[in-house]
Amino acid sequence: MLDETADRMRSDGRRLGAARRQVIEALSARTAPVSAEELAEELPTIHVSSIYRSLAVLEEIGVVRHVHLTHGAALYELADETPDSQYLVCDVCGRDIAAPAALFDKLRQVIEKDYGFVLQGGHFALPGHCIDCDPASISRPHPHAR
Amino acid sequence: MLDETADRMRSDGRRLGAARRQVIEALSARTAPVSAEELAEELPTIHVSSIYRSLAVLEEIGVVRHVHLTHGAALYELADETPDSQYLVCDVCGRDIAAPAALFDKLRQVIEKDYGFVLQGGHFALPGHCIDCDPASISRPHPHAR
DNA sequence: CTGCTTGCAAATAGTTTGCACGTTC
DNA sequence: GAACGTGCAAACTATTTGCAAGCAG
Repeated sequence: MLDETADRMRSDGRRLGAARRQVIEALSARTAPVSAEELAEELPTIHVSSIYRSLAVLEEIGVVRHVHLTHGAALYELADETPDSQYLVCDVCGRDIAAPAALFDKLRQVIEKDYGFVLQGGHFALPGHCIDCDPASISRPHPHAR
Repeated sequence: MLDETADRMRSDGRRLGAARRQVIEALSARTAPVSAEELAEELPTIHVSSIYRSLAVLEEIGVVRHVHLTHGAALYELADETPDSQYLVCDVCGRDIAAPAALFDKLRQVIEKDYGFVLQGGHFALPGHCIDCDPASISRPHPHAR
C-alpha cells in the first residue's frame, strides 16, 4: 500500500516525505473515517497544515477520499475502504450507517433519464433518523441543520 | 406572511425587530435560496450577525429553512418555498436542479425497511454532473470534493 | 544539489458570541 | 421600563497559503 503509493507518486514527480508516509499509515490503521485534526493529534510531529496538504495530494492520486458526515470537519479514509458506500447519519443519536451505493442504482437511473443528471453519491452523508430515535427530541437545531 | 409570523413570535415571547422583519421581507422577494452574506449586502442597515441570529430563530419556528448546495455558505429560503425539493448540483458547471422529493419515496421505503433508518432528504444537495458536462474536466478538486 | 515537502505563522471563509445599547410590547 | 433584539468587535472552527528551511531522489 505504502510502496505502491510511493511508486505512483515518484513516477508522478512527487516525493514521499514524513507527513505523507505517516498519514497513509495512520489511515491504514483505521476502520472508520478520521478528521484532519484527529490525525494531527495522532501524529504529533506532523503539522496539521501538512496533514491537509498530504491528504490533498493523496486524494488527487486517488489513494484517499473524504466524506462529510456532519457540518463539522471533513472525514478522510483510504479510497479502497468501504468501497462505494453511502453514509446515513442519524440526526438524533449521531449513529452512522454505511449503506452500499448499489441501493441507489434505480434512483440514479431515474434521475439520469428524467433530469439528464448523473448522481455521484457517497460524498455527503444522508441525514435522517433511526426508527427508534424520536426526531422531535432534537433540542437545539441538530448538527445537520446548521 | 410577515403578520402571521409576527403573531407566532409574540405568542412565543419573542419580538419582531428590524432585522427579523427585513430578513423575512428579503426572503419573500426571492425565488432561489440566498446566503446570509448576500442578505447582509441587500440589507445594509442590518448587521450580518443579526442576520444569522434572525435566520436562526426563524428557522427554529419553522418559517425558514436552509440547504447546502456547495461546501461554501449555507443558503436560506422560506420554508414554504419549493416544498420538499431535493437539489442536485453539477460538479462541473455548478448548475442546480430542484427535484421533487417524491423521487426518493421508493428509496426511502427500502432504507426504512432494510436499515431501520428514516431518510430526511433535501438538506444537502446531491452532487453529480449533467450528462453533457464532462466530469474529467474538473481541474482542481471540484467544489463538492472539498 | 535541485526542487518538492514541511513547519510555522498568518490569512481566509463562514459563523457564533459577549457585551452594551436600543427598541418593542 | 423590563426584557428582548441588535450592532460591533472579537472569538471560533475548519482549512488554505506564503515563505523559508528541510529533505528526498
